[in-house]
Amino acid sequence: MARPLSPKQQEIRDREERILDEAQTVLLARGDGAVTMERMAAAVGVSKGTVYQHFSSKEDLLAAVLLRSADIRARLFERAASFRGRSRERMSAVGAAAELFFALYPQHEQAERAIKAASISEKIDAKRAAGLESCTFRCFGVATGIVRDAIASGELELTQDQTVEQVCVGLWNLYTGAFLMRDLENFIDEPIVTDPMPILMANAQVFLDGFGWQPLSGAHDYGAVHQRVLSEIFTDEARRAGLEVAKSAPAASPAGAVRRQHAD
Amino acid sequence: MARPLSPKQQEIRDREERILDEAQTVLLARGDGAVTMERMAAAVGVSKGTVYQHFSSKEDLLAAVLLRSADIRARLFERAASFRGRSRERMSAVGAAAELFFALYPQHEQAERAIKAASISEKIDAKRAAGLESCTFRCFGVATGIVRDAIASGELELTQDQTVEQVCVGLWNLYTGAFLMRDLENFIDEPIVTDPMPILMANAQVFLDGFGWQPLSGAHDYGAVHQRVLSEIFTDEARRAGLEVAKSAPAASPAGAVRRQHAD
DNA sequence: GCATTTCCTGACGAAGCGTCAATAAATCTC
DNA sequence: GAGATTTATTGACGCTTCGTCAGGAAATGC
Repeated sequence: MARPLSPKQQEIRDREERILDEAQTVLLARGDGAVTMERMAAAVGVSKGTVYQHFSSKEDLLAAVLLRSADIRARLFERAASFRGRSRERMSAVGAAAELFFALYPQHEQAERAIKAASISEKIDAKRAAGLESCTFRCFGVATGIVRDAIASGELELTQDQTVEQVCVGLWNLYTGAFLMRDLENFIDEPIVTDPMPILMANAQVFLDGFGWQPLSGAHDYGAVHQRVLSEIFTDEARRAGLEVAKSAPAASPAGAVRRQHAD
Repeated sequence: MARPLSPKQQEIRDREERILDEAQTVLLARGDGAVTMERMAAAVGVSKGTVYQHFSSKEDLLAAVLLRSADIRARLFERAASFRGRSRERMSAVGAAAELFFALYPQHEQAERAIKAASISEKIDAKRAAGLESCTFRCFGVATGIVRDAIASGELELTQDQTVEQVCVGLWNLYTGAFLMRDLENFIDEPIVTDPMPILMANAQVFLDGFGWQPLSGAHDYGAVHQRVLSEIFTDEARRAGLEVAKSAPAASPAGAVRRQHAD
């Protein structure tokens, strides 16, 4: 594994990362139209031809940006699932992971849209395409696993015409729909919702209530679970995302306390 | 209203429609990369410059395609809301409208993605942009109206921290997420779901159950409502969409039409 | 230190967007 | 209905970007 990796090879690797960083930044700041191969080349101090040695096309470059964040998302989901608790708490932990991802990688959806809009998937390296697919499967795998655990433990009972996948697809749709909504807001003057995330979190709980997944949200403080997940599992990410990680002290503290003390 | 409209003006109008038709077709068949101004011009037998008299940019053209279907969607929603019945049945009627739109205008999401990916909204005619916004508001207006009716009639009680908008945003997210999922399926070999629509319909009911919107889906046959809406309100559209419209004979229900006969 | 392989460059062709001066057509005016 | 005026149409042009490739530079192997 620890192959020597000559200086040159190292340089090439680093450069690829730098190209991806730059693409990600530009993508977010100025849209995918501003991500040109020339610009990327200039940004890392090489010529255009060299960029094409890393990525076979612009779509491929964007796919690589996407893959990086898709992998991170899958990891976040996997870590979330390791939360110790009841099945529905674990699913809520995945929701928290989704929230973090939503906050930390705002360019993800943008990249996805850019690729899917333009592309003919032939322009994307097969390995990368497969990697992307696999990331989605990992996310779904985490979710279906939790649902199955829930059924096994008796905390969730599906009716005859409901499936494990249905639960996951519903959550996924809610989530991607909210992701989409945030982006579209940039285009309208009077957004319908200014902050889709808290609504998404609430709606996900409503949805799970609809399946009768125990304990129902009326009987359990999933907000507190969410806070615990952020502070216990995603300490670092939550800080980076600027999300409030309330000290274990649960309710109380209206208004003022929501602002972080600048102590830490 | 019935302005004379000279032959020339009529011709120009017709041409605009024909350009939109062509753009829609090409968009769906070969992606937005294949929608070029030259091609559109050639398709209707004029030169490129003339196309630019109709649409100020390629994005503007795509926005026009989008606006056409967005308006149709808003109309479908509005018609759906006129369904006579209980509040939740009316919301289900809107769901049926969404299903129809989903089936009849598959290019809608594609166009939306293409525009939002590329654009700097400055490239779109202000009137068109406003029109698009208004279509979304009309759809939301229909939905929030029904939710308010539900609350007024006591069939829906929201908790203190739930809002009318939250319900609508949730349904909208589910819906757009499913729309998105269908498109992404084209890019992966082993789609997670092959037919997102029935799942969406089921999940929307689960979601509404989560709010406790009466009557709950376990106590009422919303599948039958759906069928009635299709046959009574959307006869024509349902036929065009190739959806099964069960004959009005309600109880008969051959095969899969109504599953939960025994339950209620 | 030379041979071989691997990497890098930037000019180039192709394609698309959007413009505009020149031209053609439609409409208006008497 | 002929000339004047307005409106519509054209297609070549400038510009940008993609992706390629022959030739030169640098790294690696021996």
